[in-house]
Amino acid sequence: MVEEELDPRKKRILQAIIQEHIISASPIGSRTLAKKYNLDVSPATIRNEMADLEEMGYLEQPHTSAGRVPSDRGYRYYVDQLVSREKDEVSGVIENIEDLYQDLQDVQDIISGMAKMLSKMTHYTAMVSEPKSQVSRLKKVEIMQLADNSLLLVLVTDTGMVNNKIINLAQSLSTGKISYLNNFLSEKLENKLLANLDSNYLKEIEKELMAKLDLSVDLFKQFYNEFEGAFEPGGVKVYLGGTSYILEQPEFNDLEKVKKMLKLLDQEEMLNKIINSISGSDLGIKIGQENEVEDIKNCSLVVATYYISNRAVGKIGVIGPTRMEYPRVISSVDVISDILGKLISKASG
Amino acid sequence: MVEEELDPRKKRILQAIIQEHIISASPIGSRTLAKKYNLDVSPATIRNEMADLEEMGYLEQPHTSAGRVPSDRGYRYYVDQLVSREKDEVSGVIENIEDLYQDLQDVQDIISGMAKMLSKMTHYTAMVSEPKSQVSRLKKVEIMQLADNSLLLVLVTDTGMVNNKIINLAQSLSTGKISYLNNFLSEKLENKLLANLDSNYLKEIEKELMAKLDLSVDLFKQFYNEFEGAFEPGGVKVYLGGTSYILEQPEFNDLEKVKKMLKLLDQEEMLNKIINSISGSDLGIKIGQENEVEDIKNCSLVVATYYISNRAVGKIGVIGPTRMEYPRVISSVDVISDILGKLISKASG
DNA sequence: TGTTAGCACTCTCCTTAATTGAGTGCTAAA
DNA sequence: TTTAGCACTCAATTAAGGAGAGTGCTAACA
Repeated sequence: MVEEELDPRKKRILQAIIQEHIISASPIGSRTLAKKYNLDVSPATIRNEMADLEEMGYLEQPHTSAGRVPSDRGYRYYVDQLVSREKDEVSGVIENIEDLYQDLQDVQDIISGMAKMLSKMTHYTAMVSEPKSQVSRLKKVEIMQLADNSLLLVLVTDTGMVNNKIINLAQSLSTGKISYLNNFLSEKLENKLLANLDSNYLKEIEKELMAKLDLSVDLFKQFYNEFEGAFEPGGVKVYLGGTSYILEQPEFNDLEKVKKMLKLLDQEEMLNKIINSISGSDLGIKIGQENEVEDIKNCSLVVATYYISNRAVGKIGVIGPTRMEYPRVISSVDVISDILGKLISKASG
Repeated sequence: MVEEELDPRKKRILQAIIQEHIISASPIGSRTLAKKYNLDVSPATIRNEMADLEEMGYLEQPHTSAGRVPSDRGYRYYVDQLVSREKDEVSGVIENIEDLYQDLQDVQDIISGMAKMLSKMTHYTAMVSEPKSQVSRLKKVEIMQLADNSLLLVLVTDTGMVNNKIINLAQSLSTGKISYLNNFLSEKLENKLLANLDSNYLKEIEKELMAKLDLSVDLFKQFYNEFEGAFEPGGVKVYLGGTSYILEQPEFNDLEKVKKMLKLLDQEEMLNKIINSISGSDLGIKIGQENEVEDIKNCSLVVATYYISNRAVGKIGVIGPTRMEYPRVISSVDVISDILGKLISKASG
């Protein structure tokens, strides 16, 4: 679908309709448009233009005698051509936010804090995915003894994610063996990219370890499972903020729709799929039908990638109705993704 | 309010009305009652009895020409006198559940798993509070070095809660000092009741430590804050399961009500207040107006206490409309609270 | 005295019809 | 190319008219 160039008046009218619709959530007629925006033409002229825009696919008419509503394509044009992507709008508050969350040390706290913040700023539901383990390095691995036959395995990545598992053993382990194990694991695992710590590598280590240390096969298998499970490649945790904001949108006046949406937001795999459906680029937008997930084909998604020491580690974004306040949302997501990266970098040293 | 003794027929009628209302969610008339339940009396008689029951406060009439609906007091009588508290109903699945969740090691996973399970069983929203720190003992405290000037503080309680904090220091700490610190903290803190590790005690330790070790005041202050913050006495985390189930209840057909409810469930302090409003006893029920929190005065709460090695450490319960399937909910909560305690006990060794 | 049949009455809910009003498309004139 | 005028359309709101479920009361009955 090639983006045609619209003549200036059509642009102005399209923009006005979208802006007005974003505010009012209802179809926009030629009269209202002529009155509220100084377009210097009569309603009749606007009607003709609107008919053209509809034919081109930028507008839709709910029924014959209603005003026009932007189509997904209309929003797309709006977002691509008519919205300036300046951070000005919200930049005033940036320093404030950064200061406010300065003392949050826990990566999880930071993430959920930013999710809440973003949802508060935009009044839509926000979602943030945890830093991906695949691009993280294992900074620290340590086992400590809790009781005779229970250990605690602690894993820390350089993105600040701390993971711990209690391991209950069938046999007990001497202090010496534990300390040997710690040294061994440190040497073998620390500072490695987690992506490289795959089954093959772990199997190798297992062999080596078995040769040197008199451990039961079971024990290592348990470790092995814990370790594999600790950072699962498929599903990263996704944090939500402001779930109840969807209820404020008139497009969710229907209980059935709300139910569907809330069910969706309850499923972590879905959230993963959704937030990762926006690939590569720093800030991506999916509008309505552009979404692959069936249940959000009447929603729009604005998602940015956030970085920790120049690695793209996670996504942060907003989901709302296609009739979304794109300019405000875009700059908010942009700004908050920056801050999120900075805060985590700072916290994880 | 003294519980009067109702004559058998009134009991039967009250029970029938409540049961029918729980199914149909609408006012129950004398005719339906006579038809569906073999009461061996005519609708007219039932009408007289219903008028009596209304006068006594067990029933209410939405409007003159409608059937009767149970009042909070009616439900209270029902729960106290007419529901047998056998675990039979669901006991069939117990072993299954226990087995199913056998391999969950993480206390958090167990808790959220049980919240989901309970909500699935009852079709209402479930809530579970984390094990209280106040009655837990600190099993393990350890500091490990992550980088030059960042440490990881790990705290483990005997209820299986693992808490970790990354601490970024202004100065760096030698390995020797860290190991000294570890020994010192182990000795001073481990196996102590967390309730006893209050500000006073921590201040004392601070003094002692300062005397022995050449550390900056700042450093200990940081520790101190982390430590105090790690287990906060006021607000324990509350896990939710099946939030979207409230949408299936006809009493939440009103969007405003749904919004209020969801906003409520978003606030952790509120959840704390709610779940802890049911005191002491093993299984407590609050019906409608009995609740203190304003926004849930049209809801009922069924909450049980769960135990880890005979200490009451947390609560698990269900929130739904006053028109709740009490018998099923009561036994479900009962059973799941048992299992929850067992699973955590097992996992935390 | 408790139970029941009969009946008038009440109130909600649903359906149908009428009205309103915003908005369009078309035509013809400027 | 733009605009005024006008007939037409369709959703949304309001009004009115049953239909139905249920009650309370009265009077008869066992």
